[in-house]
Amino acid sequence: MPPTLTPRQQQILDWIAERVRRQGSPPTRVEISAAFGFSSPNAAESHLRALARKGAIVLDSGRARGIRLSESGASGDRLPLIGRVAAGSPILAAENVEEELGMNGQSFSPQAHYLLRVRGDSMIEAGILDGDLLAVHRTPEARQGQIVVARLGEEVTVKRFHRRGRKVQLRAANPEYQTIEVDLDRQELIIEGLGVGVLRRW
Amino acid sequence: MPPTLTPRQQQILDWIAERVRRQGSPPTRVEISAAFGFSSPNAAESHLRALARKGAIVLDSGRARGIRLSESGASGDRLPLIGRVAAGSPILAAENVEEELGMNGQSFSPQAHYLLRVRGDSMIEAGILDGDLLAVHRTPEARQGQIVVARLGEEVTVKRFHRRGRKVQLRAANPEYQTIEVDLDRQELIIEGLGVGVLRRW
DNA sequence: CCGATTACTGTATAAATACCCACCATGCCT
DNA sequence: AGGCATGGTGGGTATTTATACAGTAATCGG
Repeated sequence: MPPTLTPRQQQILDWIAERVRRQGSPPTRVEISAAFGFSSPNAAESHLRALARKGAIVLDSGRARGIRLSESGASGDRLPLIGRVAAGSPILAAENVEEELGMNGQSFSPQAHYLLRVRGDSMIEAGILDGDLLAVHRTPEARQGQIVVARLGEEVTVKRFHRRGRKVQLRAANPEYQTIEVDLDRQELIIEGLGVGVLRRW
Repeated sequence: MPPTLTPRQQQILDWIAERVRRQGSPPTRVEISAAFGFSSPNAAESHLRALARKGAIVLDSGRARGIRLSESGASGDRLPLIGRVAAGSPILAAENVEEELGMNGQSFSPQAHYLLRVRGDSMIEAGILDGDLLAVHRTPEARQGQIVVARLGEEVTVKRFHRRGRKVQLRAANPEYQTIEVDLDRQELIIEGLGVGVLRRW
């Protein structure tokens, strides 16, 4: 669970959410200050930082009105879209979420928990193109030949999974790419999830 | 009724609406220009003025990202899945709807109105496999090279659209398939819609 | 008593952003 | 032939906005 917000922080978060609902765009620091009577925009700034640190919002740095609500409630019919996964962070960390797509994870089976943007054409023969969104079911279990999201060190990759004893092969679906061999006794391999579908937007 | 928007204006409005829904904040002139390939932010500015003049949006002058959508068009969050299209029936006829998928058409841009199950591998080089679901935006207008849902007589097909004068080519994305040539003076060709994305479920 | 966190005031600045001007080409209406 | 909307390029400027830095004061756990 996220750290609890202070009453003041909750109040500010509520106000921002209300603003977004009513005006369609998030407020600036100056607008927040005006609404709460702060005489310095820095008061708003530090509240925003606190809210971002606690995961209640995401700040897009350098952008005017770059405040996104982390959409804590009302999930179920929205899937987070994961773009680039920052080194060392859990996949679903707020910083990795680019946007939320209005679709139900239950449209896939097993259920999709998130969408991952695929980079490169290593899976082209499986009909997965550069930029496609892979629907992922969160599970550490994979069977032969399934498409998995795997983490090797700081890299997150999408490949076909093949296992023989303590050796795992991660195979691309493109003859130009080499199969990655992993010895489980020497390297750590984390299966983040299973590909359960593809979404492409033009 | 507000004055009708030109296709270009509608396209831009759709994109803005989509942006707001997905990112939570409206775009800047520069972002619009980047998305549409304008080399001057003024192109976006004048489109916004046109949209504002026609009442499609409201511009808050002097504010960063001060674009508000007048018409909040709360469309449904379910898309019909069209399987086989019965001869002679309109695509969206109830008899053609296999199921309703819990996803928002606004996840695509322009908006998707329905999903069509693609049969065969004629579009395999565009990454569309047998059984994939094509997200379709309903419109009779297509431009060179776009993927369209076309109706020729009783057949509904998915192909790339190319036009030269009164002749239209419907090209497969698979060398094993022949291009279909249509002379608009001799045969009727109906463009049912535009492919705006792909959904694959494993 | 110390450090950390909260909750602000006040000032400053670089970058993001809205918005102005001049101009061009096309098509449509009268 | 002329006016007007559309759909642009190219460049410029004033304003908005995010965000850094320097403080003050209060609260809380150890």
